[in-house]
Amino acid sequence: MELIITEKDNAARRIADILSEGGATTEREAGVNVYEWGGRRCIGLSGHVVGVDFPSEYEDWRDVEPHELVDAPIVKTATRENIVNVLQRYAEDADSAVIATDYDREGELIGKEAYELVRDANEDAPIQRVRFSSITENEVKEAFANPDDLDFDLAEAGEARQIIDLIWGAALTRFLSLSARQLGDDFISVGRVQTPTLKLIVDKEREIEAFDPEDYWELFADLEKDETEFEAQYFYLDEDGNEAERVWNEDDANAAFETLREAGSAVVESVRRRTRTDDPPAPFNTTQYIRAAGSLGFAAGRAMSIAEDLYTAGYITYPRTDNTVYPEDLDERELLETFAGHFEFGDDAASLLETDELEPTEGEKETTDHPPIHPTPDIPDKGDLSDDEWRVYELVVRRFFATVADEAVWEHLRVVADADGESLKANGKRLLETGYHDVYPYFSTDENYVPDVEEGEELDVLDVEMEAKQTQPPRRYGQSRLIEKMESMGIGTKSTRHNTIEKLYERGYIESDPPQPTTLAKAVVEAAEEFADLVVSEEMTADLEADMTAIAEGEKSLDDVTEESREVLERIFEDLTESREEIGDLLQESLKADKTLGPCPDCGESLLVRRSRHGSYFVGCDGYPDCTFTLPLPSTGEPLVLEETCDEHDLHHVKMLAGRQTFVHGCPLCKAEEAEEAEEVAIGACPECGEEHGGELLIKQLQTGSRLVGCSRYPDCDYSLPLPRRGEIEVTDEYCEEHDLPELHIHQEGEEEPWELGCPICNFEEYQARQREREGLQAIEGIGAKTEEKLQEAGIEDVEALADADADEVAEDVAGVSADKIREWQAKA
DNA sequence: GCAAGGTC
Repeated sequence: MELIITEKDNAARRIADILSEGGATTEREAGVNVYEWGGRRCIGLSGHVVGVDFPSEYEDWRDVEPHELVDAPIVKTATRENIVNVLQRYAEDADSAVIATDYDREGELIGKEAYELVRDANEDAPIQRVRFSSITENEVKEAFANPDDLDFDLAEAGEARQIIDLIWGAALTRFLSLSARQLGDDFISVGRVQTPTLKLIVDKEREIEAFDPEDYWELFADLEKDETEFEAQYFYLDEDGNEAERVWNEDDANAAFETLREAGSAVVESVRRRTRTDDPPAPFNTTQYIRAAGSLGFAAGRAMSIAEDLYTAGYITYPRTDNTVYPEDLDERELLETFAGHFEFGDDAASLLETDELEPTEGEKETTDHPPIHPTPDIPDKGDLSDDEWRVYELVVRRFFATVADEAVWEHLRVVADADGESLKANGKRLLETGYHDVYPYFSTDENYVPDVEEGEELDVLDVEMEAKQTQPPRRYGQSRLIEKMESMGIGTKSTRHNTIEKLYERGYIESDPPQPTTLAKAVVEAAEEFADLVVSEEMTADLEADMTAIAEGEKSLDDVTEESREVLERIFEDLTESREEIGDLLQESLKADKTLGPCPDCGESLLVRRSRHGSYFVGCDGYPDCTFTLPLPSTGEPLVLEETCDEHDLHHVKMLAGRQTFVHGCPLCKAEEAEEAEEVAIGACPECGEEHGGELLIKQLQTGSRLVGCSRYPDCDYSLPLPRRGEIEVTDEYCEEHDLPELHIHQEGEEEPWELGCPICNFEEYQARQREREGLQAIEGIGAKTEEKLQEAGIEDVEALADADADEVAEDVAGVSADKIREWQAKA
């Protein structure tokens, strides 16, 4: 038997399909698919199935001085035991093995990991390596006909990176966390990729903070020819002879304004007409895909997760790629033909097919890893996808269309006119040839009309306006701009950049979108800049890349490179250890700043967001125990202190982060006061104790900001019904016959029609019914409608059944779901 | 409970 090992199950399945001409059988073992046909077996890994770590005696952060990690031994352990076990079991009785992992550096390392696992189980079987950059019949057959050897030097280059990242990341992370006494969930992390990324955000914020706005004025006028008006802007030539529109002096602006207004007409001085070609965009690599999806409103992580789903379902190619050049064996015409006749894309495909020769665009980067992202011939029905998935799928299809479409052509018309010595210019643009815009409607094709005029012609000047403006601070990085910037700096990879940004959110370093740094983030970057400059700069990656190339080319050894890196870090630790307290104080102060709301109304010290022993959050005074002032916070979510403050109490507003239920709580003191002042309106008898004890239902507002219908005999009777947090509650004259309670209307800000909530008991019962419905499997995050269906086919009907099931067994029954994933869901259930 | 890199 020959054992073929790929990087992922999806690749294993497709390779088995190609080599077996569709005749492979599939068996599932411990959650791993094993494809088998005539003398061959194929198994897919899940990326790295082993990882580097320190031995267990280095586990406890408090027992080990962080600098001891610099020279600590490093061990490789299985991170995906089930896959390792299945692989080794089949390796035992294999006659030979072929490594068919991805064709890039990380793929070579994953290949070496597989090599060692196979060798460990089988001393003799020859092990070879095949390389192909797209899983197509030709490439795969060609590769298997000409197998090669594993490139151990290239794999060791990857290992050097693993070791250096672990040592630097772990040692510095533990040092900062320990010096600030932040252990547990709230540790303070540092790393070769995350910290330079954070510095990008912090540096931008520093620019914004240091920005000093300047006043300037701009002047506009409408020009008129034959009763057609068009807009023109005033300009002048600055000292360097360059055209300028901004006037930096108010007197000058006023003078120009007066001249223009009194002129009444202007004489055309010059007319320039130019055509400009507008080339269709290059094929999608990961970064450009994220950017395009970003302009549709998808955050980077969401865009990747949707693309991964579309890939797993077989509708688009692998979404993690650096390549922007279609491989030679992609037949663009054939692919277009599969879209001809399609209800949505058919007309566009047909129009593109009219061209005799399709010439796809090419981007700058051509790599061997995977093809650029494009649709496959397997086209989904609209009903197979969610709305978001469809929008992303359409984007990928249309991008592919655009890359084989014609260029567009614009005509630019520029008119300059003189009004009593002052200049006005008008820039018109018109789309002459729509080209690729017909099939790719995501770019603006707005035109700006300027009529045909001739030199010497006199135009009326109407409606002169002067606008006072200010220079604006630089814009923050949005997620996709950040990812583009990371790519240009060479940090992170196509597969990890979006995760790095998510990590920064999780670690409390950034908030909001576009991301803004917290005080803690500024302190971490500051500390790193002062003591470990290398880890906060892109140079660390650049140096590492150079060393990795040297290892790959046999010029340096893995040990040379890691030893050198250890020495650099050793020296950094000499400085760090000396300044341990200073760094700890800086970090602690900034952590406090991120939790500070403002002055305590009782004693004037600071109010802080704190956590009780039971894990719930509240607002307490820094002067505790001398001052015992407290305010409650809502019970759902994690509090985040916002920039915005309350005019009345000078306290920062609080936002509660709770996934989809995230909401702004506002000033906690205002909320508490509102609750005090709120009138409790009686609406009827309490159904629990009304008859016996005369309990009445009241509309109540709590200090946490939540509102409810509760019994007047609380706490003796705790009957309650929830009410929405926002909006004015109106008690109407209409009554629910069943419960003898008034119907409620909620008037929300900005909404004309009130929300007719109805009788609060009926409303609550409906809500509970919906909850029960949702308690189906889809109530678990990560389970979509299709997966729920598959699970139910396998006999897992509800959350309870899933929780009780054997993960490995379920994984065997349900295609495309691993046992690990099921265990993850079980934990959530 | 640390990193970054694969993949789900």
